Amino acid sequence: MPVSIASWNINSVRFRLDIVERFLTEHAPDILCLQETKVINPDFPHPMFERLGYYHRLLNGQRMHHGVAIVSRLPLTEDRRHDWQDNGEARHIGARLPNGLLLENVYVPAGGDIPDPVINPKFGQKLAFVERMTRWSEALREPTLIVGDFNIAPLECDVWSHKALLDVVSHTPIEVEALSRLQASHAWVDLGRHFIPPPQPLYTWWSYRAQDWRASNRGRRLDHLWASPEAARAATGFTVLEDARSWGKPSDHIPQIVTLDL
DNA sequence: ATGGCTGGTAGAACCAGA
Repeated sequence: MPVSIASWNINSVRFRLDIVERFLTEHAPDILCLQETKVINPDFPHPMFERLGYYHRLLNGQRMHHGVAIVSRLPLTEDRRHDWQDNGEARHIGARLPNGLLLENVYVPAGGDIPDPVINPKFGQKLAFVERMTRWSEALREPTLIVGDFNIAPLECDVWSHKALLDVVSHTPIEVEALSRLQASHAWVDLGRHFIPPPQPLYTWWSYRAQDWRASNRGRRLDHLWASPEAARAATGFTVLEDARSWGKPSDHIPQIVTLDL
């Protein structure tokens, strides 16, 4: 049975409810994983999701910042949360799908401005977060999908300029190496690059600061959908919805969808 | 020309994002 799973850093689910509805109406994924919902659980905007048939929702929100959610047309079990930063922030929620597949939705910390854990503790927390994910990933024994905003663009063709971004948090060698250890720890398949291989440029985030994001095209691929090897063999399609960057009141990230025949 | 913008929250010459 085919299942489609989307991931989107929405930068406030309440402020962008209209474009979430547009996305669900036009693309109808079975499951949508949201990051940066920026809402406490009691204030989550349930009615629109209910109206569109996304009856199953798992929330891990907090005041002001961060926050993740999984909304689904398929039943979800095993509401699980990891605190991979060990500081109480709402950055993960996991579920099991009816076919047994595990789905992990993660929002890796951005890491601040300076790529030095001594001067900038946020950068150290980001690296520690990815290291804790790696310990979890090593022990994992079930087919799993891990999706979300990883806040790391690993490949040269994942950024508009490899040279210009080498010292910019999100593309520094120390982060890329940490992410590559995570990937190796479970032989994760990077589905974006499985379907759109290097050296083709592929971005999922463009800054709000450019006056014309498409013309300047200074993007980065910060958002990822990874599958464990057995789940990756079931992947049949992948969509990167660039146009959503131009929708009304856009997020600075765009949604991606993977289809699996499980 | 990578910080020029953005949302949430307070009521800031704020914080965080990346």
